[in-house]
Amino acid sequence: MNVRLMNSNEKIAAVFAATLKLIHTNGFHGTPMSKIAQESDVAIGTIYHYFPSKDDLIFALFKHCRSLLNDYIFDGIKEDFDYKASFFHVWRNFVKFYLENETVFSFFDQFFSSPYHEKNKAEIQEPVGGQNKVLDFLQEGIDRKILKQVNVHLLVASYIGVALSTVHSIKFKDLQFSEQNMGELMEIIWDGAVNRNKNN
Amino acid sequence: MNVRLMNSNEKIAAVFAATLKLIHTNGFHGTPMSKIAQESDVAIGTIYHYFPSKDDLIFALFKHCRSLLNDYIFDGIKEDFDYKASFFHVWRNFVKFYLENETVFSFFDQFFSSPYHEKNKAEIQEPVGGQNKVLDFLQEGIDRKILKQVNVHLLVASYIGVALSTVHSIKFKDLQFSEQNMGELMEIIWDGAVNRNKNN
DNA sequence: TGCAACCGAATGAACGTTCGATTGATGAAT
DNA sequence: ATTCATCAATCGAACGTTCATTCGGTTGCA
Repeated sequence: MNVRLMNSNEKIAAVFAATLKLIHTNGFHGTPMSKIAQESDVAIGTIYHYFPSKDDLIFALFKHCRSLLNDYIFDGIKEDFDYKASFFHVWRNFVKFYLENETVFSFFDQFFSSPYHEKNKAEIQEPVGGQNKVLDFLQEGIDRKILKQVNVHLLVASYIGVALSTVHSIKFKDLQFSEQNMGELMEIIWDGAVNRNKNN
Repeated sequence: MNVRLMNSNEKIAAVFAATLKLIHTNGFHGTPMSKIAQESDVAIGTIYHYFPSKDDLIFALFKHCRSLLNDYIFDGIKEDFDYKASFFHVWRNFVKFYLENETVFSFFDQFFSSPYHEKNKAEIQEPVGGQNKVLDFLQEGIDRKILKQVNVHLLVASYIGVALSTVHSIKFKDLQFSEQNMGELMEIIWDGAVNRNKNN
């Protein structure tokens, strides 16, 4: 009937976009396949052609968003950055990514807090989006004696934890994304993470 | 028919307990009223006698858990604690509470990441369970020049954010709840929060 | 006797998924 | 160059299930 307006990739992209949008506004709950089909202009049957089940769709969407995040946060690091500059750069990108992609933030937030996530844990491998590269990066800081000589997971928890709660605070209007606030937050994290027995 | 085995309070408590347990294992999704009735041994009709809708039940449960948390984290502060000792004590209690009440942690996690939370934001007032008292406590540290002279919300984000991601890491086996780890985490947070222009 | 507490089968809406039919691109056969 | 066969891509009405909620009736205290 219709001239084909989208190719397969565009259809999948439309489904992803619609799912993110709906989950952001209505939650995991209020996002039935029927509404995804409606919002994306892709027939239900077609969605099931690409994704065997709703769970498969959610899972594929998760992987898609994770690679978006991974690509984003380590982008733009200059060769001449010292460790501290990179430390700031990555953290800032992390916050920026979530602020620029609110729907992805909502999705991750709900995905990781649902028992869903635990069931597919084996397949996910990376605990939280982008954390493995972050983990390696922080481990490097430990090895170079720049950061505190502790279990790297303690530093990951601080680094990521503050970023996530910062995004939450901004989202819920307790905080503004301003240069001053970000600068002060970076100081808080850096002062906490840095090895105080060394000069830096 | 049955001799009454529970009074009203016990029934409500049983419903709360069942709901927490089910949400913890099956998520918001897989927790229908029918299963709550089954698990709690309270008839569906009776649940609806006390809570007009499922949303009302969830909301009441949230308020209940929030006051549990509030009562817990500031408990046991001795008069002779200095600010730093209290800072550690409250943070530690925060983590301990969530570790001892895994179902509550799961519930809060899902509650706050669902758009549910946003819809009832006005009624909730306190942004995250127990944060207002935490906020006041951190503000006190700022006023006394012990903590960095910044917007208190930056410190709240750090304090709470690290605690939450720590619990997550422990829950997902990346981290152990050991004295050493908690001590090192406290050092990270304290070094980050403290006013470096003063002695402490 | 009155009324709140209690019960669970019944209801209707909403959901995930299926399936038989249709379309359009590709390439082999004529 | 045209026909035809094939098959992946597409579609959405229909199906069976599950859910939140209702309601008419029962129980037991005051």
